[in-house]
Amino acid sequence: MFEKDLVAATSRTFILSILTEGDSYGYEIIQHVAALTHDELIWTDGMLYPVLHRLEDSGCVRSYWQPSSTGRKRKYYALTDTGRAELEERKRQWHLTNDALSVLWRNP
Amino acid sequence: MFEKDLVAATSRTFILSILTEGDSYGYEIIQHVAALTHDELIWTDGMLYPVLHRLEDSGCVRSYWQPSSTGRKRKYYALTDTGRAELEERKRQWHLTNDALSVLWRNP
DNA sequence: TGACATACATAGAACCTCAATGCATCATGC
DNA sequence: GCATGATGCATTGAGGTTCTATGTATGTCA
Repeated sequence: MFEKDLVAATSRTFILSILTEGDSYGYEIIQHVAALTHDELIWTDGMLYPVLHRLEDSGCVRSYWQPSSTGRKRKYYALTDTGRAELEERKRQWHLTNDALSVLWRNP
Repeated sequence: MFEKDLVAATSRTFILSILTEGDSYGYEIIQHVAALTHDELIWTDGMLYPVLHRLEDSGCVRSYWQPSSTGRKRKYYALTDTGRAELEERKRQWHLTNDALSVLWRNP
């Protein structure tokens, strides 16, 4: 069971990073995160969609509807320049934090 | 300016990690964190002490008063076995998250 | 004596999170 | 046809968290 604070702290970073690989939609993002963390980090709809909405509200992503190959509606999300900028800053802070913790943990 | 969510998510981890090097007190912990992050992460008293208190309440640390060499009172904090266990789990989750993000960021 | 550094504490305003629940629709098996 | 599961998106508000602002205390130095 993942610590809630780490889940919360990394959700925007994960989403923005996944979108650098290409536009994606909610259900696929959830599956992507689960795969990346070997099914340890399982996001729910109720967790993900509010974060996606806040990202959109803050101009970090934009969305559009597109039917899937089976006819089902999908809401795709695409990274914006604002989102790219936030991601760079979050990466920088993550690395800084990771470097600091690595010193404490004696990991080079 | 550090993202609040990353600060919040890493505070317990930083404190527990610093205490593996030896007992410490509030003011020194604040300085240690600032040094480790090249003065980018500057914790305030009001941020730190509630976290220390919650760590103590949850049995992760224990505290004791000890005068400093100048006579001033200091409240030292020491890691407990519970704290060591929580730290190990947090380290594991941090590494898992870091590995997942590294895949996305193409950092080997 | 005043400024500064050193030291710990706490209340509560402000903010955040996400579980629970809802609705929709396609595929599959009986 | 109906049930089930997978696939999709949405929202509210109970519950929880955070840390700013403010307080008190005390040693050093000019």
